[in-house]
Amino acid sequence: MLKQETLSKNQQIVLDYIEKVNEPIKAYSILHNVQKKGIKAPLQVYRALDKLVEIGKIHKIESRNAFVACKNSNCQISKATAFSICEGCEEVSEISDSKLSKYLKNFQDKAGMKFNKYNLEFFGLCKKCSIK
Amino acid sequence: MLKQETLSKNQQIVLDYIEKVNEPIKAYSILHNVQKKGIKAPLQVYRALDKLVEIGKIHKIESRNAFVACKNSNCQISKATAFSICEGCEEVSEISDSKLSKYLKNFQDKAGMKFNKYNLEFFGLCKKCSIK
DNA sequence: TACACAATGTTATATTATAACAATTAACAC
DNA sequence: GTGTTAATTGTTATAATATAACATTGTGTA
Repeated sequence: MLKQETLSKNQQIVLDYIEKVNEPIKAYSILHNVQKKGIKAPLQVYRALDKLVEIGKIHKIESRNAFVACKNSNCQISKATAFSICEGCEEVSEISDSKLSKYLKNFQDKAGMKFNKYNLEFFGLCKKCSIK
Repeated sequence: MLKQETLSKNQQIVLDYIEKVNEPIKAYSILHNVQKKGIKAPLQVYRALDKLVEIGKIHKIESRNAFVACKNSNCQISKATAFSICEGCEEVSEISDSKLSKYLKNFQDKAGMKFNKYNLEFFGLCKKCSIK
């Protein structure tokens, strides 16, 4: 079978919601908010999330167990992700910096292990929160 | 009170075990293995883990919900962590690369947000697993 | 001693995620 | 269209990870 071109029903419902809220959101929060669309069980959400992460439409913020839509329209497969996270207001932004991504993509560890994926999370205080 | 110099009883028990196994280990696995030492409840483990992470004795591998002892003896506070993770055998190594850490410590995002901490996880296949 | 704070012990519960299995749907070869 | 295969769905139950709340005990120091 050819690679899937279109999203399935549940995948589309979950993606639509994540894109609408436009900030990291947790799986069970997604579940509560898409029940009116007919999604009833956690697994239906988690299965859609797995696929959406796999094809790069969304990313998982590992330190927060939350999911966010990918902003880089060209990021078809989520192999290289970087985020800034404000520890005050929990605002998360995807970092899109070609020098950084180039540097990390080419990084070689001392054992010569070849990497095909990375995830980087920066923590700090955003401008608003650093004034408070 | 002055800053704590020594670990408390539970903190020491948990740290001893994590250092002994010498690979990432999950909280409930720690619990099972230290019950003979008198630790009975998840919270006792999680409280010790929180403190040990805070003072940099251990790190959390976010993508695996696992904890590992810090190998950098000078890493008093865990503000800057990088790991390589083999997706085949799940072997995890802490990366200690001064160029990488310098680069990331000084990274400034476009919004000018100042970071005080980061965590980087690389994924790939280790030598053994890439042969298979 | 008395104070403040860190750490402990304990029960219960919240949150995040997957197992197992049956049924249905979609893409493709023929 | 028919048969085949894989993807997706639906459903119930349960596993795995983590925290809330509150009472108690220990430790350093004024």
